[in-house]
Amino acid sequence: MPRSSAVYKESYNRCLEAIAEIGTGGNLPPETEIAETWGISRTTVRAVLKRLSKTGIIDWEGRRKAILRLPHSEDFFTSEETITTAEKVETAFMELILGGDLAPGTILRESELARSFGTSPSAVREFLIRFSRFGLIEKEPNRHWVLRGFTRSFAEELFDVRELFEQRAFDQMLERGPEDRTWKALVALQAEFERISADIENRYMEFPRMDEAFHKLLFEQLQNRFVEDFFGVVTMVFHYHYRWRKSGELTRNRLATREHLEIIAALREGDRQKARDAFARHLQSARTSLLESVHWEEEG
Amino acid sequence: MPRSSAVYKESYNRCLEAIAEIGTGGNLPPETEIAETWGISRTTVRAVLKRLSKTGIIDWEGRRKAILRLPHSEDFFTSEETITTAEKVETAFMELILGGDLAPGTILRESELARSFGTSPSAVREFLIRFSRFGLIEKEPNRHWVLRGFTRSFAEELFDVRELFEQRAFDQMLERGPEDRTWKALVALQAEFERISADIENRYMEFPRMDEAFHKLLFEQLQNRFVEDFFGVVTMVFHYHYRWRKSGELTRNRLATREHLEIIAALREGDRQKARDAFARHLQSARTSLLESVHWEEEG
DNA sequence: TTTCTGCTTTTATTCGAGAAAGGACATTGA
DNA sequence: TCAATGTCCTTTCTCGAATAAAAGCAGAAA
Repeated sequence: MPRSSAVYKESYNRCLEAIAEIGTGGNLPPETEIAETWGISRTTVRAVLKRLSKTGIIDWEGRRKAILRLPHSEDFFTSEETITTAEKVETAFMELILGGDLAPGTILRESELARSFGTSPSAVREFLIRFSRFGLIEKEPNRHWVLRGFTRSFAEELFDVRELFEQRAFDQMLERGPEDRTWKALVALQAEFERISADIENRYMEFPRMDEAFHKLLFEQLQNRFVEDFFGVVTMVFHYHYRWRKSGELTRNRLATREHLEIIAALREGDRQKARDAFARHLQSARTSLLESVHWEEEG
Repeated sequence: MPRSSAVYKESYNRCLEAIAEIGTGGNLPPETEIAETWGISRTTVRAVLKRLSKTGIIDWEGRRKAILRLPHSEDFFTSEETITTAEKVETAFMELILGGDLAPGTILRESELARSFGTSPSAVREFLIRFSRFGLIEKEPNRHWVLRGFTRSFAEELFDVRELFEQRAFDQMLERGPEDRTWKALVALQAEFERISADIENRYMEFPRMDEAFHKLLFEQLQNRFVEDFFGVVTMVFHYHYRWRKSGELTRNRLATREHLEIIAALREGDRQKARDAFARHLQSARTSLLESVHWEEEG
């Protein structure tokens, strides 16, 4: 089997949506424009148009791409069909290590994973090389991979670096004062946090997204590719954290939302010491929360 | 072509050396022991023994592995034969981007690189995925890789993070006092630095190795896998730095050697403030030195 | 019994092939 | 005249195959 034609199928779906917007009797824009809009090649656009023509949704000849009928739900490719092999491997692997309750030291075999994911060994191999960046797995050359695991030391090391970066970013922002881009951006998040806070019982699930936005701003403050890279690791881990620790979620998110609002309030008042303290408190409670979710104590 | 049998050839060479040590009339240890000593499998050991037997170097039957003659230089595999494809790709790629004087934004094609390296596209692909960790290249999905390049901003961002980590490590060490493992280890490097310093005109080439050892100790102080990972990036860059900036090398290394000795002297005296100042000065001059070696100003 | 060996099975590394997606260029038509 | 199309070639993504290397198991030797 060759590559999955996910780009083609995804583009086809998007095109169907565009057609629904334009409506019957309308005309699709030039190939070049479609390609540019979605960041794909004209080759793929033409493949999509060909199929649209064959299924009788458009009448395509030369520059004429007249819409004959609106698409119905059966015309669309399913979401399973529009994912690439690489995405499939990633999803399957994350499911495995996040839900699998695997002990640190567990041996991961490329061939075994490939069989269970229903992909080729090479696809798994490439994914593992990419994923090794996160420090959760290690390769024994000419042998297998070993899961280092989401252990206490992993969480602590992660948080130590995170704190170092964020603290530095926060201080830099405070030094630059209220005209700083990040300062303003953080303050601008107030409304969203308040909306969540006001109806926390129903909207606590919206917090993780906001938390990520808040901290992303800080990581970007330093304008450093290594810092931003590291934010990718943090994001991955917190995604896991939020996803697998459902008990007490409301309480935790309520606390964290309040902490964010306190930081923002201090910034609005222009009280730097207060802001610094509030931020330090927030990092501390985030650390505690993360460490509580660790279920493996020691490295394998 | 399958895998390169580099392990086999490398092991064969090592076995020849061991045979020369033992001498004619001696006997090689059990397969298990040989395998364990070099961290390879018994399968490979047996392949090596088979060849040793066929070339008449040993008489092998069951447990008897009697040495018949000493190996001569023609018996050894050449160093070209004992490297894996992965190593070959790595070397070739580093040569290209370090010596190639490529502008930031240069497009790197897997197939093109594969042709010029004489390996398969997959080998190149895997290497690039691994190498992308260093922040010097980026992938445009379904397209090519783009060289971000060794630019001023790359060097500055690298050094900012390095400084953050090393400064923290140094402070932690100072807090813990003269009994700290790193403190003692740094002081222990004095003799080596003095030996270089005493004959700097002839031994300045030995400095990079010592510099790396010095800073490695600091990076390890924090006992953090993310920090240690980052040290890998720093090492790679400084390897480049030392390798391609030959002019003024003596002057730079003389200065840096002196700086290291100043830090160590302050530690021996137990004067923390002096040590902190000396260390800050050293980082500053290292930064200047690195930035001077950047030949590309802007990102592409 | 405990090593160590001989043989067999499984896994990792590397390559090459085939289809999808990208890109270049000549040609068409408003 | 120039944007848009038709055509063709190149590159990437994914798989499968072949051999090196690892790993397991039964039996022989000490």
